[in-house]
Amino acid sequence: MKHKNFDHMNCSLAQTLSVIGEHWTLLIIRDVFMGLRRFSELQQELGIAKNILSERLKRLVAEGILEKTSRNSGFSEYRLTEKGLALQPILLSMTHWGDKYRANSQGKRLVFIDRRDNKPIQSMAVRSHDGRKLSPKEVKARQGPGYRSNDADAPLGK
Amino acid sequence: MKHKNFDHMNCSLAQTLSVIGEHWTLLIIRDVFMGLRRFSELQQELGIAKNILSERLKRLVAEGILEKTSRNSGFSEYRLTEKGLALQPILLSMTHWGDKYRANSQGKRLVFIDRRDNKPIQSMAVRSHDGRKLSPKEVKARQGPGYRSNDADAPLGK
DNA sequence: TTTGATTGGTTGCATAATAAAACCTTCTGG
DNA sequence: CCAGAAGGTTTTATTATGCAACCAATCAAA
Repeated sequence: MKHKNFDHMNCSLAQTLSVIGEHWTLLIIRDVFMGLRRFSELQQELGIAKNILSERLKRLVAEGILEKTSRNSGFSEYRLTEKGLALQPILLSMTHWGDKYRANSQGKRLVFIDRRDNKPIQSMAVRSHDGRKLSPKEVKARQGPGYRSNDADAPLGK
Repeated sequence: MKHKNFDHMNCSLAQTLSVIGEHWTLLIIRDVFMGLRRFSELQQELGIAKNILSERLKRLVAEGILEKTSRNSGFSEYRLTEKGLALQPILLSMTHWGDKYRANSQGKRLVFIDRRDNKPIQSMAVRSHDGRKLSPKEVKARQGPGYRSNDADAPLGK
């Protein structure tokens, strides 16, 4: 009766969820995106139990999403790797959905802007090869070369 | 010692997670996107326990993400509402991340294509107001009007 | 340099969430 | 009318999470 995990599923979404799908994980990553770096900052900001935070950080470091740097004779810090930074579209898609369907009555809680010109970014959208925005039903899935393979001999096994 | 939820957090990401962040939920939604509609189809495809599937479906219907239609004298079906269809950018962002960082050695498991011309869609990207792709560090967050409000008198309370 | 507070955890115990199996009530095809 | 499938619910066992207590190493101030 082990708690099932999604590692064995040959599905990119399931693979992603098995890395960042645990309770608290995405909120931790969000806070690191927002500039928090230290254990105590994360713990206080989120109100998470310390043992759980400790577990999550270990996992994220092991997965290569965060790196832990015990800086020049100081406390340890956690920073996003390139792999972690690449989660940004996921965070922004989720934030935009929450903005729309679980809105704060006063307006947006955060606005994401381009550093270059300080203008808000576009909301995340699905786009065709030539840049048109696509509505959900205009998209369909086709099997790719990895569809039937369980990938038993891939680097990570299964 | 209740299991903490994220409902009280004034954060659009946390709000989204409190709806779709539970174990299994996004995989169920993915399967409905892929065309599965019935309880037994979902249960067999996912290998999920029936009681858990039952709970998740109830929650998703209550949240307005799925609708349950007991069709003309037949079995019940679950379909995505507009609110559920709007989750597509989240699913695709996560799928693209999994494709890249937890790849199948044989290639992509699924390719998403535009029905209109059968060409693959673009991978999900953050874009500036005028359509340039932005890298993670080119984006920053600014407080919006809902930033400080706990939204105590919003329709859903808290 | 001694003291006291803060940091970054770990450990042990109580409760909540999940998994598995058994069971139950429709519905449906023959 | 009967057998089986659909769509669940209930019961029980195991994980995961939450909380509090504890602890060693670091830092800040006196």
